[in-house]
Amino acid sequence: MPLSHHHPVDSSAVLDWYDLHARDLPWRVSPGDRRAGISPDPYRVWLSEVMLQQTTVAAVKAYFLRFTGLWPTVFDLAAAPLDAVLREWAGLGYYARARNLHACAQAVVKEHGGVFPQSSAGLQALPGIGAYTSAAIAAICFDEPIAVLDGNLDRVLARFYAVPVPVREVKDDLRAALQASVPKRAGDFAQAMMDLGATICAPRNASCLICPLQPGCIAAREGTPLLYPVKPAKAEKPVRRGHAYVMRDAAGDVYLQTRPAKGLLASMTEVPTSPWVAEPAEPDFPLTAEWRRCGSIVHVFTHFRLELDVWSAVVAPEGLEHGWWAEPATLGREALPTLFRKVLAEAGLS
DNA sequence: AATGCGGGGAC
DNA sequence: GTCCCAGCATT
Repeated sequence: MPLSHHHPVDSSAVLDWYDLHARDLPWRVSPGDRRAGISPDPYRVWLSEVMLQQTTVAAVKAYFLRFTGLWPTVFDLAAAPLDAVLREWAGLGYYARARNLHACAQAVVKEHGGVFPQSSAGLQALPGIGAYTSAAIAAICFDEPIAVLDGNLDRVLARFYAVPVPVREVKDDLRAALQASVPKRAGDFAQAMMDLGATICAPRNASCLICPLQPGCIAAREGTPLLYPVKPAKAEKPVRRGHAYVMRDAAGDVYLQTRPAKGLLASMTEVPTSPWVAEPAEPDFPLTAEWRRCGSIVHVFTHFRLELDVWSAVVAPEGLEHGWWAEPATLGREALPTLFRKVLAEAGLS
């Protein structure tokens, strides 16, 4: 029983609600300005959408303002060194996004004269732009009438249609149902639905009494919105353990190096560590020195939990080939993921 | 269709 | 502690 055969979303009610209650966001053109003919800057919309992939609005705001201050146009970003982009991205997570962001900016400049493609299909051919992001940019910037389906919409539609199975099993049906609901103001509709999902139809709180979609919502009628979306069984998160080695020279500088170009935290900055393994193992110090155990830190990744013992020592700077020595005062400008900022903090730095 | 890939805000 | 967030690339 395809959901596309069900009733569409009442886009007029959603847009009326959005005209009154749209969130004020740094990358957004308000519905009033949009009606007055002001269009969003595709560069800023693209940058915000990439940052917002699996990342909350609250976490993105400061990064967005920092990036647009440093690089106001796609030309500026394309001309920036990749390592500068990685430094600024440090702490935001999913670092492949930063590499794809830089590659995308260069592709837009070199292959499109600095002008973003104006269709979702054209946008999706660019690095780091997938089904969601291409649709979002095309709708928001160019009012392309396309379904913009993100995690918020998965939840809103799962409730609206009372979908009894995990969303991934009916994704195409949800997209078709949403596609049939897209009005002329496609960009405002997309943003309205996401605002609604972020405020009224939230994961752990559904304010059905003030929801513009309430009249057609099956879960609201049943009084059971929080039963949806149905969650697939989640796998247990394994633990890995290891040791981190904070080396300082006689001047107090810290030894840093670059992680491999592929895999977890690719190309980011780190301090040396042991392998991360399931069973506890003795430290394999990179140099002979008087090592002192500072403590331990815990960091949770998407697919495992990491526990590192943190060691520090003053060493003679010899036999270390790949890295560099950084003054503690400059650590804030290194491309250090949060994991290694925790390690350095445990060693009394930063 | 599954999996790898971060970090933090909100509860 | 748990949940999940304006997902994408790869296999």
